[in-house]
Amino acid sequence: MHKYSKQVRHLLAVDCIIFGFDGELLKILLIQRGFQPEKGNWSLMGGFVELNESLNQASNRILKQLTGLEGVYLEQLHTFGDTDRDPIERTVSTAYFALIDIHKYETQLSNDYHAEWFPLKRVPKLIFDHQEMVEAAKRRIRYKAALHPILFELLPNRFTIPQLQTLYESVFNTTIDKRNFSKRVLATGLLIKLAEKDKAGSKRGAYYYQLNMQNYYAKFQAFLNFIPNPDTLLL
Amino acid sequence: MHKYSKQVRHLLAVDCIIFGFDGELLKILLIQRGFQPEKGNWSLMGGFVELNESLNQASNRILKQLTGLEGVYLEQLHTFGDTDRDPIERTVSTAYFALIDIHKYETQLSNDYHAEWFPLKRVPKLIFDHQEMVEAAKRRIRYKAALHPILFELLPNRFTIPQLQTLYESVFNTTIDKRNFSKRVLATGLLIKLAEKDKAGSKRGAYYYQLNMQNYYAKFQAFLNFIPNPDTLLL
DNA sequence: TATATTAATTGTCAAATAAACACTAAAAAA
DNA sequence: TTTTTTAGTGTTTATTTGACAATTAATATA
Repeated sequence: MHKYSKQVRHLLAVDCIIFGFDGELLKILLIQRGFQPEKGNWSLMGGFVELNESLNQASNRILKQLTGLEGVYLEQLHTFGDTDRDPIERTVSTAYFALIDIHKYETQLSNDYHAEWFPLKRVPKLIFDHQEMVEAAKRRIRYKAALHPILFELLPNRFTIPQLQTLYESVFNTTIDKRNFSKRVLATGLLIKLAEKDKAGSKRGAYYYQLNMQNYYAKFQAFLNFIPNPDTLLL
Repeated sequence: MHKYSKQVRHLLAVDCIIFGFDGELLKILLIQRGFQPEKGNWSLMGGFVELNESLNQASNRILKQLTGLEGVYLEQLHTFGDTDRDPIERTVSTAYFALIDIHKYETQLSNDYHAEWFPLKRVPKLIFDHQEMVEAAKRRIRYKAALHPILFELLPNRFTIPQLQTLYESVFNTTIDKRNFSKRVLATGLLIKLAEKDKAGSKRGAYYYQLNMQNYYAKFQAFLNFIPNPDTLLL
């Protein structure tokens, strides 16, 4: 059968907003762009979509290139299609955001791409419309995390409740009463208490927990509401 | 400066899921495709993205072509990028969903495109991956409407509370206690009661309301929660 | 060894919210 | 005048949320 021969073809890219949590702050991984235009300036990790590659494949490829990681949380965010967003040539870019365990990230790859983690509050000036993409990703991660347990994807397999609370407080830039927080979190049935304690964070040590994966998948879509008064979240 | 001359170019399309409410059922507008492949089969309204046209412009153009409407609620849903989704040639498509007042829709345009409204429960077999797009749009409209007052976009300027309730019940396929419903809806401060009544729907007649646009924009992002126990909504 | 320090862990009560529930009112039709 | 139909409204109970502080475990220090 005929091809759509009369139609215009476009450049298609994917860009990844990669989130990580270092125990204190929510951060994103940025690279220094290695080619013109804007060579040397801070940028999201991205790349062009190839001919026989789906968007999901492309985003996973880009993510692996920079982090060495596969099979992590990666979700399509939005497609940015303004005609002038890339000054060289019209390029449509689909942004994805990834949530990774920052400790699994392979540090040596940073060097290849001159990559660096930046706290969300200290993101440098970015190329093109990447600033806008980051803003959209921030809104989305907050929106989604207010309702669904995605933030666990940022933690290692075993984590403590104080760690989890610090994560929520960092993402929502708020403080939460620890009695109410642990009550809510434990009431979800998402956590399994382990026998061992984490001794690094305090003298007393805090018990490790891990996700009950069964319940996690079952309840992922339920509205969980860990955040007090989540009334004015922006989508 | 140089172009990205070594990169592959792709076909880019937009497809629109157009929702309307006839007072009883939530429906979508489908067309019979006018060209090969799949000529004559049911399809979403769509089209290729042109060279100097943003995605938003393209989706607005497509929407206007079929409905005659401009300035209506139109939101990017998701970009579908599997390599084999169009059997003729690899095409990436960004799906948008629109919420329109079904009465403002210009009926004569139906004829040009052999368009027809289908209740969501009776959507015919669709071409390509349009079925998947419709499913995603259904999930999204429910998810968003459970938290934000988007469903007003489906109603005329003036509407009654029973009409509004029917709409919610139709979208969520549930029944809601009318005392609780009207209490909640009125408590938002989103509605202005008018002096006139709608006499079409009942003997007694129901008062018309219209949106308080000030409050509507101000509270759009707040979680409103008209739906009892919205616990298992799927994103 | 005793004491001090630090962070983890846990429960109650009050307030706000949500859910269940049924009668009266208005208007047209019979 | 009566019947029919749908609109409109208030109270009570149950559930959920939010505010609040003392105790415990372990290490560090005196």
